[in-house]
Amino acid sequence: MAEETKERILDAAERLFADSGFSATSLRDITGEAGVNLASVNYHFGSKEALLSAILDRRFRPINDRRLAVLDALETAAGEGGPAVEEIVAALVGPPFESLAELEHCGAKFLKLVGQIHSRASEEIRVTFLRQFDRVLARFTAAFQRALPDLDPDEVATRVAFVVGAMAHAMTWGGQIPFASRAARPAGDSARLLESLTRFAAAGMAAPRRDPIADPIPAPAPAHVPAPAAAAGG
Amino acid sequence: MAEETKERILDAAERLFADSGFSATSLRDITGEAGVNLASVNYHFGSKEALLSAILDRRFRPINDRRLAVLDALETAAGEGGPAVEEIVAALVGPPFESLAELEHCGAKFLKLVGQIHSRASEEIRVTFLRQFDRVLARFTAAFQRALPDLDPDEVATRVAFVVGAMAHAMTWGGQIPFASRAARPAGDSARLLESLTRFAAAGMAAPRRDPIADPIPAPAPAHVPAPAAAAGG
DNA sequence: GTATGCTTAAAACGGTCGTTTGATTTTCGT
DNA sequence: ACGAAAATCAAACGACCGTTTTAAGCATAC
Repeated sequence: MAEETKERILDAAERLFADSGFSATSLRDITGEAGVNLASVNYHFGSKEALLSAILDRRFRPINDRRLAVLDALETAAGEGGPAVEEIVAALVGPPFESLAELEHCGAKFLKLVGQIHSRASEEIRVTFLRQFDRVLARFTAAFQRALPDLDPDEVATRVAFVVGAMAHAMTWGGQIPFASRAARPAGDSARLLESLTRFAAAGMAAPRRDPIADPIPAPAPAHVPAPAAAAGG
Repeated sequence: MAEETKERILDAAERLFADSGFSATSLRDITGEAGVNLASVNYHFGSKEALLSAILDRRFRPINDRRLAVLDALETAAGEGGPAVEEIVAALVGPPFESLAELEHCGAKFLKLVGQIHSRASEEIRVTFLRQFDRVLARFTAAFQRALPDLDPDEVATRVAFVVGAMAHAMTWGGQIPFASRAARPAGDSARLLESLTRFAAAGMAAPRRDPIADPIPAPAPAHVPAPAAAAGG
């Protein structure tokens, strides 16, 4: 019965951490929700922080493995020029949403927790957690840089950060701005959300350069593009 | 000396909340950092949560006022068709970065806190905080929907959520993916970050529709655009 | 049957939390 | 200069925290 207790703790903690945050959730909340003894957490995981690491590890390892596998397949299939921007985007943002679909109810809570980790995490957790995330983002950043040779590599890296931010926010809020007046979107249309995110991120990644003197790509909607700083400062 | 004490508490709490999060920061941390008595917080603000509300209110009111003022000016100047997408984006994401530039050191911490609030906040805080944010996002969403008449209004709202997510992430991490191996980007090039974000968000907002049968806008970089789900699932 | 290793149970540990109290000091209009 | 109001202070409150301890179940191997 050891494994069952461990998984009950992991499931309950995942849900509670996602809802209330790490610091605000007590071990008594977790063990009460899981229906196990308080001391079980320290027995099975060692500490509260180690429990969080176990939660992140359990879900993220297959997601990151899948991301890299998809990117590998894309690069193999694409040949010399490398895969297209939207393909790379899909390989980056797709796997977490697949997990959502697979795990359904419990997975959704994890995605919310992930969104939190991206924005706030103790230094210790961040190092532990981001170690395997590092190589994933490094590879994807390189792939984007190859697919967008006209852009400054730093600019590409910055845009990758925007994609991660949009993804994290979508995970946390399900693609819905947290209007106080609007109810949460019903779960289940994560496929549509994923498609919207992919399209948004691909267009953002492929946006024209900062100083498009010889802009090869016409801006789609706006007839004229004013300097952003001037527009904001006016 | 009442005002000085209040501001010292606000400044210290803003910084500590941004660094460690709300729950993980104790009032003793705050009053110790501010050099004031422990009871001062409850005397001046009533409670720890009310202190957080005061922090958010102090910085966000002018930011949101400015956002709406800029949008008003844009709509007045643009006339019938309404302002362009990139102009609206700049009006939305510009003011927070202006505050960063004005406040310099203390402002940066606030932006980090803002990024956190977007992803994790207690229910009570969220309602208090988002009440004035509501009307801002409602107006900007409407402006975007007018500027993008070909898109489904729900799709526009979803993309606005992506923009907010990218902005929040940029605020939290300064536009840098939190690579464990890479040092934080030196502050000061927030203008460049703002321009990158504006360009990225404008392109993402103006991305082609989800089902572009008669796609009027050719996808810029990729020669062929596979179905995202298929690419991620392969 | 008894010993052994793994898991659960109940209770308590020291510590820190947000908050409150009551006395004291400072401020300021008069 | 004086008295009321505002602000600060040290100290303590009860509650809850993560963790530890100690004892009890409960299989399996001898």
